[in-house]
Amino acid sequence: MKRHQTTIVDIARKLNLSKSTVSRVLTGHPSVSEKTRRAVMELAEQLDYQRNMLSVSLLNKKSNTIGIIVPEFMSSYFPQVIMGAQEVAAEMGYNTIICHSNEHYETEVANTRLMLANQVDGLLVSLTKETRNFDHLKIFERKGIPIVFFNRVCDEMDVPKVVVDDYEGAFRAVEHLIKRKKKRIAHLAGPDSLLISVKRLRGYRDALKKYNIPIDEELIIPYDLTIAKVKIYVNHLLRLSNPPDAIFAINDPTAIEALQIVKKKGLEVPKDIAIVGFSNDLASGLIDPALTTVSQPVKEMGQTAAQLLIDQINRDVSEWKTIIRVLKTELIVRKSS
Amino acid sequence: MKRHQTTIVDIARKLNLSKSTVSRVLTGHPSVSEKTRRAVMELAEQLDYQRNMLSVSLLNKKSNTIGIIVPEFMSSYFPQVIMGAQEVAAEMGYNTIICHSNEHYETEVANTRLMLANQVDGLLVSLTKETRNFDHLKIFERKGIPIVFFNRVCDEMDVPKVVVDDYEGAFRAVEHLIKRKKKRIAHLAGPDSLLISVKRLRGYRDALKKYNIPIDEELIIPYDLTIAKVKIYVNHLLRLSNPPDAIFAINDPTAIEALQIVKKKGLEVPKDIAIVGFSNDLASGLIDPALTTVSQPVKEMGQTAAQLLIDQINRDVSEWKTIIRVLKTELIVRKSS
DNA sequence: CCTTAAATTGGGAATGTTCCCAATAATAAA
DNA sequence: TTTATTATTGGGAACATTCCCAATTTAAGG
Repeated sequence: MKRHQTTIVDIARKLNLSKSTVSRVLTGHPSVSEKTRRAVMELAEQLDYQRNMLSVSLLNKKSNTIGIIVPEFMSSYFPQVIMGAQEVAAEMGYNTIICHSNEHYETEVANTRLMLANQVDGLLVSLTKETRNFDHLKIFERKGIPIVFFNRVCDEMDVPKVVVDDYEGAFRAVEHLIKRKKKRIAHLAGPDSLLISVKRLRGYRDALKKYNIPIDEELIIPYDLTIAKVKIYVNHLLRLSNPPDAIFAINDPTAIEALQIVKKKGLEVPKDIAIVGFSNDLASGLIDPALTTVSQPVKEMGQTAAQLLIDQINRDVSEWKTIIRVLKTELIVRKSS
Repeated sequence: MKRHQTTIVDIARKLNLSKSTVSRVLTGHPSVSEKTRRAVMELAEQLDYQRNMLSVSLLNKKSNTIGIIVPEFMSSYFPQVIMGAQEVAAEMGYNTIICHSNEHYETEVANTRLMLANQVDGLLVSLTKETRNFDHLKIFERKGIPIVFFNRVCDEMDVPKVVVDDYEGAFRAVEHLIKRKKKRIAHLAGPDSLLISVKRLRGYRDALKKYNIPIDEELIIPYDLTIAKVKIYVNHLLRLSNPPDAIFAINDPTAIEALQIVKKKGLEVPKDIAIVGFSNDLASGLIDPALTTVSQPVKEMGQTAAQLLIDQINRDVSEWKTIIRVLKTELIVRKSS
């Protein structure tokens, strides 16, 4: 009726051929005469023929599509990872369906449903801060659809993961602050549901330990990454009887927010209080003073993740690997410390 | 074989039912006995049954998927638009396939092919700066697949468009600079292939005209939005015998880059040279001095575009509208002017 | 207990492709 | 010219689902 797309049968009918022959031409099969080949090609072009991938996917039981689920979309971090992943995926002939969970567990579950329904051949996931139950992801394992985690990974599933060395990054960041003669270094930490929080916290603790600086639990504040709450915690820290002279933040948005607040209070950065972030977001080089931060190879993370995923897809379930790829971080020292 | 997903037939066989009955249960059709309904539901749950949307889409000739093509993914602008669009789309039961063209015409064409092959029900597009030929998009019109443009729109196609009032935004921005006693206002303009460039330039010109400030063509520099080139142009402007005392930039990334360069030269912003951007990117409030800019309702743009698109999808081709929705901008005055 | 109506179930076509196997047409050899 | 061989083409199943129509079962009414 009205919205009829040209199909292989339309072409076949107009040329008095069978759909088999037309299909052969369009898929580049050799055993077809030059004359009919040309005729089919011409008509296909003329009718704007486009292969219907839905039917191809249905037939092959392979959609050539991978899903990507990320927790948020605001900072420059995940868009960059996605770009990296899409680059590799496209090169290998895969489409991508992208969903963001808005940091909500429920949304994440809904997203995985969508991915299943759309028959993705594999899934790239970075978890929500709320996610503590992984049943919705284990379904993929059971169904033989490979998963690869990146950045926010799941500890209790044996699948490939791509992370940066959060421990070492945090360790170096704090060490750097210590070398800048900071004695009371606070840590605005992430929720302990996230492995990255735990690892960065561990790096923080170990750096202090190494330099024999007493760990003051009062200076460690885990929070749920809701940016608006940073103000409360920074104010709290500054009002302590023995306030910190440095803040190591779990990520750049947190660090940037903290920096703004500290500046507004009239404190001087880094003299009165130094600030260090994590991730090297686009904005961190622009603010004043520029933010010292631990940079991650963001695009590379996406590329590696996609690469690992496609490797799994092309492998038999019985040969699935569980590599954990740890990428290097780099401390970028700027004015804020 | 190995990667077999549970189908409706599997369930039917195990329960000695026909696939019709199972389908009825799963789609919530009323005429089925409570007993079998429960049995089917239970088994479906137990086997992690997931409806195969590929086959449903194929049968209905409707994929419930819309495509989104954006030119880039780096600034916070497009991710935010996408979030807005996805929000509305998800609510109306549509999935999204996102592609970015990397500002390359060729990639944009490839992306449209992908969208066609995947049978999207509609397409949301923001053009590449290179795109001057629209054949790849006109195919959609011919095939009865609605398109909606946003931000970077196409003048020669009669389809719905969502834009902001670029003319007025630019006009107000320049007027603001004039009221700040700036006499020689430069404009780092975009390529004239983009309508937004043309309209913003027109706003710039008209504002100057209104206040009887002579237009110096030397101060108008159209460029291709390659951020690295900003340095060349700013240096050029500053070396003029009669250099500008203000710069109105086509967008925020450009303005931010210009600001950094000007600051590095030791000039004072806004005293020596004021700077105004366009779009209110995330970073613009963070830099020092904070950037005066024209803010756009970014998320709303995505929402509106998705809304218009889905309206078109649900309409007969003969009743397609060609509304142009113009959203309001707002001048946000900060320290840089 | 039989008839009739209603409730529940099954059969099969259709969606657009691909691919195997069989059938036909064209060419070469005898 | 006939047969053998090869080059080209056609037929039909399969993929997972929905939906119409027909068949069967169950319940209700006499």
